[in-house]
Amino acid sequence: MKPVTLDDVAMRAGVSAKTVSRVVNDERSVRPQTRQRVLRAIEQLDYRPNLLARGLSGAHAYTIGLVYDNPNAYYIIAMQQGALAACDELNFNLQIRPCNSRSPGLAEELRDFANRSRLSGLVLTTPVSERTAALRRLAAYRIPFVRILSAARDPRDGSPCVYVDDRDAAYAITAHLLQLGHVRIGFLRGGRHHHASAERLRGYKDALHDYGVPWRRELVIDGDYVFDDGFRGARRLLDLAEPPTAIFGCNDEIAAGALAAAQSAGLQVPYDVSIAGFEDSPFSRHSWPPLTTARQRADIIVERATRMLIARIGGGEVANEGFNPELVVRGSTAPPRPKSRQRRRR
Amino acid sequence: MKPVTLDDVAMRAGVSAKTVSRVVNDERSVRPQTRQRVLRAIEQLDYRPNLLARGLSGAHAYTIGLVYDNPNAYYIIAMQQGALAACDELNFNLQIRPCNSRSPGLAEELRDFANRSRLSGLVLTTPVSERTAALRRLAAYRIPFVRILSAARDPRDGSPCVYVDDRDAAYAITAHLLQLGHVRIGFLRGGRHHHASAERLRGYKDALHDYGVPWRRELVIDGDYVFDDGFRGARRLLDLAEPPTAIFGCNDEIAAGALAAAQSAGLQVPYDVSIAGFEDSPFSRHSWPPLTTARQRADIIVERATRMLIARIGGGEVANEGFNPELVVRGSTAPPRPKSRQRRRR
DNA sequence: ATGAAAGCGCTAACAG
DNA sequence: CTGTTAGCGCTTTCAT
Repeated sequence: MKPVTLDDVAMRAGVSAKTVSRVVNDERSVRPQTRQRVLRAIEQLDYRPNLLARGLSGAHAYTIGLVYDNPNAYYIIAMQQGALAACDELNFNLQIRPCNSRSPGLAEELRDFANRSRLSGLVLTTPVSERTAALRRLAAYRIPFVRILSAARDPRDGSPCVYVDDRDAAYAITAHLLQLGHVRIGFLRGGRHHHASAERLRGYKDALHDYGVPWRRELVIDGDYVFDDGFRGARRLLDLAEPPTAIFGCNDEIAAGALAAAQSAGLQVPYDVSIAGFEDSPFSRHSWPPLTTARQRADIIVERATRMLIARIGGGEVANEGFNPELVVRGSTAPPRPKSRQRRRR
Repeated sequence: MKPVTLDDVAMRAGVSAKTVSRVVNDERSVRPQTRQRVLRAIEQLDYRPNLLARGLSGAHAYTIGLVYDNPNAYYIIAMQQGALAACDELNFNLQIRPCNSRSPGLAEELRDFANRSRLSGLVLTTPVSERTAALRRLAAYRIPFVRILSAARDPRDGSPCVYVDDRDAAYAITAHLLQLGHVRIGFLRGGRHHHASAERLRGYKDALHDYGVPWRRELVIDGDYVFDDGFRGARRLLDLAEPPTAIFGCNDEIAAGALAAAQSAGLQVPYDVSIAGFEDSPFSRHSWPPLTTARQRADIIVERATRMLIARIGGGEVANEGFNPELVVRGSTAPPRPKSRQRRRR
């Protein structure tokens, strides 16, 4: 009825509890023979360690916290999957933690979250990972964490991280559009409090610059990472006296909104206007036409960060690691129509 | 540096640890005056209970497990939100648990999951909640749980649940299409191991029957709850000698696939063909045209189930509760074209 | 209404 | 290599 305990196993195997603990935790200082005996007892009794007890007495609870502030369901699920994959393999538990990255008490909130369950450490995703003041406090509380952030290269600031080169990917998308022959390319920017938004804008501008196309203020529209802002932003672009022939949305949801705006205006994508997104979320595959985008494996990125965190807790030194989203060309982008055949919005 | 403990508070307030514990757990056998003193000490010291310790010594860990087997990111996030809302308010913790509902060892897997962290109980979502044999075993292990299931009415089988009337909602959608004048209505069925699929099919058939329209086998197509099956299924329907004028997808993802299929075939929705989904996921709002669907508040449903579970753990009696998804009419459905003006697929 | 003692199941820090 | 002794921070007895 009652779960089997370590003592039960110890008794059965004729050893001390500590020895069983050693076997369970895979410490090497156990004679193979003894280990076998214990292993057998564990199997026979179908013993499962009680994680609470282990966490209470040990230095940490073999549990990592995944912290996010993101409205994008696919993104969150992908991150959770990555974290779970790493945790399952390394025998850690996962606690999820949605939060408001702009809350003034962020650091204390996270500290409490970590302390209440004696978490081993936190994986901080964007944009939580970008609140530097809060992170400093968090570090002062001695809470281990690994950040995931948007940067072109290793920040080497002494704090472990996984960095994703959004600028480069945005450059690739913009270059793709330029190579197709587009010159007027609209940019629907994502939320200001995501550093990724700035990085992606930088990639866009850099590409334009390299191709000798001056960037125009009226083609860059502010907004958030939501469908409606994509819709509205695209409407504004398409209403311009000289509308862009291509639109780059800062993520797939924005791009989906832009796609809807184009379609609602009676335009055909990609013939009348090309649209590109960013992220490779199901959105991009599940629209018609499917969206050209930048593939960003949030699951793999978070899995990597989780492994880094766990390695770090184990006392290992771990090097930061970079990821590059890759361009995925799909049906929503094509060369612009020749001027003569340009079709007006209805 | 080190988190404040109950003993620290006790010392500060000049009472015993047990008294502090009483205050924290809101037991009434404490003199108001003493309680105030303790409360003040807690505040001054910024005390946060250690959940591990509490869970280890108490009967359960004030943690509920949310169990699901679902590929739909929006749905999962909505469920997590609901569970988190209830947990936050009632001071419980949440553990998430994706699993394979068809695994033979499901009951034991869940038992171990519960025991390892001394979970207070489990919220079982569909289709896990429909594996009756496994649930019987789980009950025998004395793991408390609340099920969420697809049923037209309270099963009254002694096991607490929240039930959702999918049949009724599917009936409403089908009736809506019939009222618009559609007679040939295609049905894209979802996965066989979801009871909801059968319920929704039943609603479809019941509505047809009530409107005096015989159901036709060739208009009902099997598939899973994924975009691609929606796309393929819709293609098959549209390729029929006499294609349907409306298509009802068993969820929004299927419907989004159908929408893409229609568009890829050069058809205009809703003028050439109407499409309806089920679930009111962002998919349905973020497509063009937006999808007519049945609003299903997974967050509220799961929040309710979580509250029921917690109440039950506290020893309360709780009545089962039913939910009815409601019809949401949007741009993807309209009356069929008059025969004469019917447009052929390109 | 409050407190003292005895654990919950495990691991840390030492012995041997 | 293995065992012993103390706790981890809280809640449960059971007293008072």
